[in-house]
Amino acid sequence: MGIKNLHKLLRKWENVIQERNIQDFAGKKIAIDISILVYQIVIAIRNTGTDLVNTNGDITSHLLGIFNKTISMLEKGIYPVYVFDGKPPNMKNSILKSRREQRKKAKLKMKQADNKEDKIKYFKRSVVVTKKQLNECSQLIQLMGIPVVNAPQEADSQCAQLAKDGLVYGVSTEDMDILTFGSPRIIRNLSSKKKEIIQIDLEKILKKLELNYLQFIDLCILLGCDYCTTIPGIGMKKAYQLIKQFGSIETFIESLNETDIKKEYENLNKSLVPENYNYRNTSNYFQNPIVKDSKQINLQWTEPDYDKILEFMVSQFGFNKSKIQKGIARLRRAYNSLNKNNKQIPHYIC
DNA sequence: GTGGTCC
DNA sequence: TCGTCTGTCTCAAGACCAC
DNA sequence: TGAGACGGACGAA
Repeated sequence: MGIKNLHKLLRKWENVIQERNIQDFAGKKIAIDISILVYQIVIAIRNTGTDLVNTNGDITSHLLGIFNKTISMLEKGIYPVYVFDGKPPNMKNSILKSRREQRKKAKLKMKQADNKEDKIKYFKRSVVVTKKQLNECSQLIQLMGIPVVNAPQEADSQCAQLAKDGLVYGVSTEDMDILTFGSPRIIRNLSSKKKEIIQIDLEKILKKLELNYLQFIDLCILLGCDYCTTIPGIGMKKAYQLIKQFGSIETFIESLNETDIKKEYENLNKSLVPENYNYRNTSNYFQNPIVKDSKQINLQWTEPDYDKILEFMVSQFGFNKSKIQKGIARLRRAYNSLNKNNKQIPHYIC
């Protein structure tokens, strides 16, 4: 879900949101939240109204998608790192619960739908990516020689940590809260063919908006994030204005005790701070999420195990042999080309 | 370039 | 009237290949 | 699921 309206707010400053070409990322290491990617792939394939299913009745859409996508990234010279979710933090419980309910509703509506269009619409909304499917993706990715990081909690914050510690150049995601977690860089629409690729640097945001990192976190909390409720009557304009005026949510709320300011803001917009407004915990979570220490992580891109990929995809999951062989040939070329370039630049910058 | 197909 | 917030609606979300 | 477009609501100037 990310940060509400952050993208919209940032558009008001020039050069904060930068347009990029895919070639700009050649030779760069990019962290990717796998679950978002898999969701996108499975939903897109559901356009036709069905999943890809093998003779055992197992869904295989995710594997085909990850296989193709990984090859195409390597062909473009990108070194992907796939990050898997662990156990979600308690702070996210309410959001996860509402998502589950939404899916349940969608499933029901799908059954009740009386035309094909509605059926597909709700079919897509009721997508669930299972642990088993993610494990299968992990196996395939590792056979392809791509590093995998298993986050203790959220993949988001783990991706941000990898970027913060310089293990990757940036994070490819649509989720703006990667910046709130302190990633120096977000790359949006990296694998989109229709939308422009954009890059947003945290440092540029702080400089242009004249905020420090803690103030930026407070701004994101005011705008609205996954972990905290919002204050009614405060949208993107007032959120930025308040942080500039008071410096922090803390100071703003304390100032509300001073009668003149309290009066001013109550008269202005009737905004009242919610009773259980846990902005402190939220800020703390953005600053110190539970992540794996980068010192324990050794990212290595190794030669794919071509035979095992063939065995995995064809024998185990029933994919068409010649199609997979074609993919493997592309993979081999991409790997060799990356390997060659990599040798020329022994200490290339991530 | 587009629509059908991938399993 | 203007600015701002908010709710509602809509759309599209992969990759390859044959034609 | 999200993000953009759009119109309505509401207070300020």
